[in-house]
Amino acid sequence: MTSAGAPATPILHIDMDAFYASVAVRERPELWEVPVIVGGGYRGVVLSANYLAREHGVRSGMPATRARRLCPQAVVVAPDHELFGRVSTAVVETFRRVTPLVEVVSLDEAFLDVSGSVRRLGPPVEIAEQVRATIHDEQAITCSVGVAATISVAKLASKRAKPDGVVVVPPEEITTFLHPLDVGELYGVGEKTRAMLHRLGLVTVGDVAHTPVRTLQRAVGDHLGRHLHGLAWGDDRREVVAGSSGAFGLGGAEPDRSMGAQETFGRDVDDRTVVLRELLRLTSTVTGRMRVAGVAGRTVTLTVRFADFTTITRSRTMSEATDVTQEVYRTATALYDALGLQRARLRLVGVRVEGLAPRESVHHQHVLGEREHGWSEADRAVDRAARRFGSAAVRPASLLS
DNA sequence: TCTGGGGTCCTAGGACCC
DNA sequence: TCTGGGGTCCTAGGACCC
Repeated sequence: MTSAGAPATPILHIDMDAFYASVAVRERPELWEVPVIVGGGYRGVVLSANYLAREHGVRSGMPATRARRLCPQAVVVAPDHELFGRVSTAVVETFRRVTPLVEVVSLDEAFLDVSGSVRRLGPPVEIAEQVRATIHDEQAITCSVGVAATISVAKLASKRAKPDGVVVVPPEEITTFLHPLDVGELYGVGEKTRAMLHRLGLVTVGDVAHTPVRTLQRAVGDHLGRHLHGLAWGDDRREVVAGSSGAFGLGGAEPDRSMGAQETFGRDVDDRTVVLRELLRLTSTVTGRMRVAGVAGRTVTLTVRFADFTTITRSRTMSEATDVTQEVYRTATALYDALGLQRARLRLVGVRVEGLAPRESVHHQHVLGEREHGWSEADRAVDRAARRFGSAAVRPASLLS
């Protein structure tokens, strides 16, 4: 690489190693050489497991019951999201000292475009090692870094680098790197799509690369077919966008399109009163967050998961966007009652508001606005009290037990 | 004691409009 | 009077990611 030109591999994907578990162990040094599982409470799943637990087959996302069967000697730690958030913020600050072009994917993962940093800090691989050393010194946790010309290859490279390493994929080695991988490694290929592709005899990324786009599209849909064929050849033009990206990584630093909350009951519920109380609690959580963000939304979606895990959604779009708890709750209740459930056992309910837009951009009809004015004022009074005394201090009467 | 919670995007059908 | 084509919105479900 010349000092004047842009680096051939300017993108870093930095991924904390077993982030929650590493932070938990850091806080409790006696767990250093013990299998550790974070999360996994009642009816829960594993949020993170350290490498000693992974040796027994424990994986994040796995039902807690299964994890405990696989590794009964593991210590299970409750997650401390506030702590994880603080560590994450500190780590991201370290990234931003390298470059302003930091795209935060989640608490434990980010992309950095270091094109503009090589003159000051050296080639990308050296920047990667500097960042790793800094995080290790300051936070006492390790991370892995993938270095490549594109986002998708950098991400795959960081996975290969785990734990506690760096992998660089130069441009001329991209297909050599990609083609032996299982198709399931590609971004956007989950369990279902992987099984579908395997049934067609497409096992490796190379197989996908050498399949006509039309064939892929018939198998997995127009969009995904085209997307996968591109990725299989390392074709990924997405740039690092400063800010936080959504889970799918396409939005980049854009405001939320929806906000929601859901809850799995401790025990399955068939009592309408209990369900409605939970819907009110979830709704006030969501609308409270909406008001903090200064957004309102038009579509309310109710999610219901039955005891057998089948899940349905029902949605209704209102003529006016709202952030008013009572309006969203009324809509959610109507959707629930329209299901006509008779003693069906529910495992989970959820409420989501979609079609969010900045509140000030939302047109208000005066007649409707006046009718709802009282509720809106009530919400704002609740918000003020919650800020002053904590959210537990103010809640609807029906949530008082 | 099987399977969390926060999201995004895609697909597909029907309604509706031009 | 046998019937097009495109665009947008709404709804429901599904897949995926962290």
